[in-house]
Amino acid sequence: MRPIHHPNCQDIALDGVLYALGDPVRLEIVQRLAANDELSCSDLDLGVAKSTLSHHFKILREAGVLHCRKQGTQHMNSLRRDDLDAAFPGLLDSILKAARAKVES
Amino acid sequence: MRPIHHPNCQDIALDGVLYALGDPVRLEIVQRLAANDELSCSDLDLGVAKSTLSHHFKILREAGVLHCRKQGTQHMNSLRRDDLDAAFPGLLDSILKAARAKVES
DNA sequence: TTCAATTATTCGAAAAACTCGAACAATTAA
DNA sequence: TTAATTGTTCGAGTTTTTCGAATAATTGAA
Repeated sequence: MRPIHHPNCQDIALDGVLYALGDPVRLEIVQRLAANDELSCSDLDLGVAKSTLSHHFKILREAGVLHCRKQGTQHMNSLRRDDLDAAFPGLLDSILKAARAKVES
Repeated sequence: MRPIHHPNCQDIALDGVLYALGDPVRLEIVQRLAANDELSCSDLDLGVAKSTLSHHFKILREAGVLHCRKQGTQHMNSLRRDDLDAAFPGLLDSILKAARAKVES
């Protein structure tokens, strides 16, 4: 199996992050990661095919939004909070806050 | 000519805003609007066909990111700062700040 | 008024991206 | 070794993006 690619901190692009988050399924994934530290694909049931979910994780990973580590047959995903905060201070928080606000309204 | 549609404040969706901003051309448009109050399509030369630029403005407008008013043959576009701030406090500022930071680095 | 110039949208086709189910690969446990 | 679990990859169909050409709306000049 080919190694999993993650961009370096300095290669995280704003375009890519916003693009990655500009999809309802991926935004939901990020919200759940914000509340759960680590999640595998199988922890999520978002109403899309597993191949599609795999694609969404790939987009998020390659944008630098999340980190993936293999543990047995599972792929454990976590938010790259520190890296995102370093690259774009306050951005992730304001997005998560906005996402929470919408749910409440 | 059919009237130009703008979503109401309460219909501005986070998904849609992030999707709209998750494109390099559209992000550039928003950055320029942040610095210029009002701009028409012809004020911008972003290296894409004018029909494509028109499409990008439509995406931004329908996401609630900008407002468009007709003035003669021109369409003057402006950021919906107040509406965005009301819907998602701090979001636009953190995105604009992140965009500026990237340029400087 | 009529004609041309300006500005932007719409249309149709080609290219790119997304989604799905099926097939495949990697790991673990029996 | 075999089966079960977890994800990725592949191929096809659908949707979105992009472009140039054609169209529409407005203004100004003749």
